[in-house]
Amino acid sequence: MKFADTRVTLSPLSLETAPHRRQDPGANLGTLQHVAKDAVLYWEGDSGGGCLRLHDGVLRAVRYTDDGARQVVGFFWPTELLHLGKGETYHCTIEAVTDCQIASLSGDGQSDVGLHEVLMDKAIATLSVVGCKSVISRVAWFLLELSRRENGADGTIGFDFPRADLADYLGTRTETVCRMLAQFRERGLVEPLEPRRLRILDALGLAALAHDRLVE
Amino acid sequence: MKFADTRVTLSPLSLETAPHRRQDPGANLGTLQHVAKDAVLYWEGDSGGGCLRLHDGVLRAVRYTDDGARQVVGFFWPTELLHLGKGETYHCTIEAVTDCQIASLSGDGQSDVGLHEVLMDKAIATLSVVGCKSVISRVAWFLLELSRRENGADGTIGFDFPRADLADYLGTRTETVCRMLAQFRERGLVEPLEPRRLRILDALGLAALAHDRLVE
DNA sequence: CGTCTCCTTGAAAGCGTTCAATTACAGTGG
DNA sequence: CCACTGTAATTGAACGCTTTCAAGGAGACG
Repeated sequence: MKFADTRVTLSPLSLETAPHRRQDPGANLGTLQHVAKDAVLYWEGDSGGGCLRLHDGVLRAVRYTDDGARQVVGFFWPTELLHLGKGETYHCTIEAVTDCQIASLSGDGQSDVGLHEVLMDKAIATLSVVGCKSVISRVAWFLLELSRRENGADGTIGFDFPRADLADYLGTRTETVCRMLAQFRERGLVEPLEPRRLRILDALGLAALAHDRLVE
Repeated sequence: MKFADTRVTLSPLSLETAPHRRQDPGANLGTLQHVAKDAVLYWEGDSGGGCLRLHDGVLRAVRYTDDGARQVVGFFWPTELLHLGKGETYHCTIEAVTDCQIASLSGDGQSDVGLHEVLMDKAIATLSVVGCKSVISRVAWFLLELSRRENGADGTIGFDFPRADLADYLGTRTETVCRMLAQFRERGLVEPLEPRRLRILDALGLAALAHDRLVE
């Protein structure tokens, strides 16, 4: 029971399932490490540095407000880097959405794009979505985001995280996400396969919705 | 008429009122420059670098979406620095909300916090606000933000920008901002002085509202 | 004094939330 | 193998907030 109520601060339990917590990343160069679902890699306020490379799984960058609300700032997908200079501090908590495989890279990687820049981009992208009006356009936008990431697959897209993550990310509630997905299904835009997997049937229709140009 | 419709891309006119546009900041070390209201300092995609210091006025960092919507990512207040390394690119358009006095600092200022980090912080802060539910709590939060910035004054706070900026920043509409301010007045939380200046009478009451703990 | 912009207020409609109940599914132990 | 249990996902119905469209005021400036 990691997230009894997703709008409540993280339970202490998750601490014990966080193998990376306060370890020296330099100690294990290049070796793949397994990080359990819901584990915390870094807490907001932790200091760097080092460079992690996400091989498999999904991470989320989140910010908890004092009154327990959670805001998902963005997700990290396989092949993405988390590179923070020594002495710099994390401005978000980094958690594993799913079980992950992560490598600690050795070189300080001066050539890499820094985590600050990456996070800023993700935050602004999220902001542009959450800032726009209708929830339906946000969900449509997110499905298209996912589909761009799953190119080469069998045309289906899978999201390995619960509806609550999606809701916190898009600034809405789980029930509303369900309703939007159901609406897409009724309109013939998507074909649900499993609860966390679907096939996009009409990408253009979704794109139209994503831009708030409602198509009746 | 710079912003006939605030949800439309910037008119070309603003280009001509942007003295800093594509200038070499190193050319004028430390000298104060005047930047006109609604001028654009940098466009999204421009490359740095240099370091600006805002002496007077307010700047906004904005992102325009392809369908003309605008998202205000954050504001810059006097004494804040905009420092971007050479070769790095701006991820937001930086515009003057009011007439501004700005200095171009010489040293590359390695000790300064980079613009990426500053913008990330602002973006996440904005996201945390826009991501939470009620508009009334966002407006309350923003007034408290402003009041923390105007310490030492006569207890009044002024915002030199139109309601439209506030609305785009908080993810709502100008009419709603008006209604929220009117509500604050009716509840005795604030005392309006001018359209863009007011006095906070009950900071604790505002804080309660900002946390969505409604007080009847 | 007209015009323009900004701000304010009204009324109605729409959309998303909220609360509640139901279903589905995986894990566990009998 | 099957109930039991807890979590995740879905659907329904009513409420309430915010938007939308519209009109009216308040200054600034020519």
